[in-house]
Amino acid sequence: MMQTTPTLHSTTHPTPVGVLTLVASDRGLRAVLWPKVSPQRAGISPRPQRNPDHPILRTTVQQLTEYFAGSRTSFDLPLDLEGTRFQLAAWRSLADIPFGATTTYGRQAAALGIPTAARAVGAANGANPVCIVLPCHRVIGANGSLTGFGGGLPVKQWLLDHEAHILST
Amino acid sequence: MMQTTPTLHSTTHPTPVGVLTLVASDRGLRAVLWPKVSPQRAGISPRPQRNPDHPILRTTVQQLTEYFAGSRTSFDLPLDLEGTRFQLAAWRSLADIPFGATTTYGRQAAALGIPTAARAVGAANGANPVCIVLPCHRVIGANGSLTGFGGGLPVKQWLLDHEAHILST
DNA sequence: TTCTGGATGTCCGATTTCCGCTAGCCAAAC
DNA sequence: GTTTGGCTAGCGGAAATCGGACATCCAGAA
Repeated sequence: MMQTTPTLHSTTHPTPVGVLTLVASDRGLRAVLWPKVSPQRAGISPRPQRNPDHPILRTTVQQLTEYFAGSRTSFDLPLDLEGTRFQLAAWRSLADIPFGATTTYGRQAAALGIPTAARAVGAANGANPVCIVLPCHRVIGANGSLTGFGGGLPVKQWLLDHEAHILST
Repeated sequence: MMQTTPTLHSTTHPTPVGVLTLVASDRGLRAVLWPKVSPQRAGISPRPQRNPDHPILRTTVQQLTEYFAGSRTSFDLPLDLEGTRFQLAAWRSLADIPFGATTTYGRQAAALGIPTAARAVGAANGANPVCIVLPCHRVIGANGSLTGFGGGLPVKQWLLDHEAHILST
């Protein structure tokens, strides 16, 4: 069976946590990448064409702007993710964590029905291609430590502080 | 254990069957290669330095000239061959085939003490790095066909005709 | 308190294994 | 007459396997 390789579009978007790279196919958002992470290094192929006017990218930029301004607490975007069944399930479950809340890798694993797979969930979250939109920053260690984050632990702390601050106003 | 990598010397020599490439270490002749066979492709390393004046190469050129002129029927050269025990045994046994005579892969295998290894002998002869000097062209199929030759079957035929013609004069 | 081990999914690299190919030959089956 | 299979040593590539390392967690032992 032929594998279709759709055209990919990309743009960049400045935020308080750095300049993010956004990638989308015509089916949905493919990636939101941290600064210094190239699409190639994130396993994105084929090479995206710069196209800031693509409707999905425009909508994504709009919603990210609102998120950082504090006027949006959840995203509503079509996603086009590629991963194993386990990864897709883990990523989907991230959307269930409410704005401003946190959970642990173990509880996320339990929510997937595999309570012992906390470590595997950590690895899957580390491979999350759509940061912020799928809020892997809301997953922390069972003892309250931040443990790890693709964008760097200070950014993880900043995002949690931001969400807490918005809720308190 | 350290593996010594001696300096290698090379030159080329025109003959009725094409321009041969000769390679030698200070210990002996390493290779006599057919036209269009690079030392690298023959597994020769390190890369040889062109040095036509090296004593072993000068002697080799001299004896090859005499061979093609018909005044020499056996070679007397120091060899420095690299191969498996089986290959070295197979190559050594080639020197026992008299000028102008032929044998078969099966008989060569029997001479090595492994009568069933005819096919393996064919593979070893195909890897013979010192053509003409070690006369793998004198080994033919049990049914009289030439079967194969690194320098091409016409060259194999030419060498056998040449040796037969010299003997008949 | 501190450390160890076991379970989980994925990826990556290293290692191992296996298969097919050679410049063959012969006997047995069809 | 033709085809098939088994044997041989070596090489190369494919495939399978294995061991770690991770964005973890918890129980149990020292």
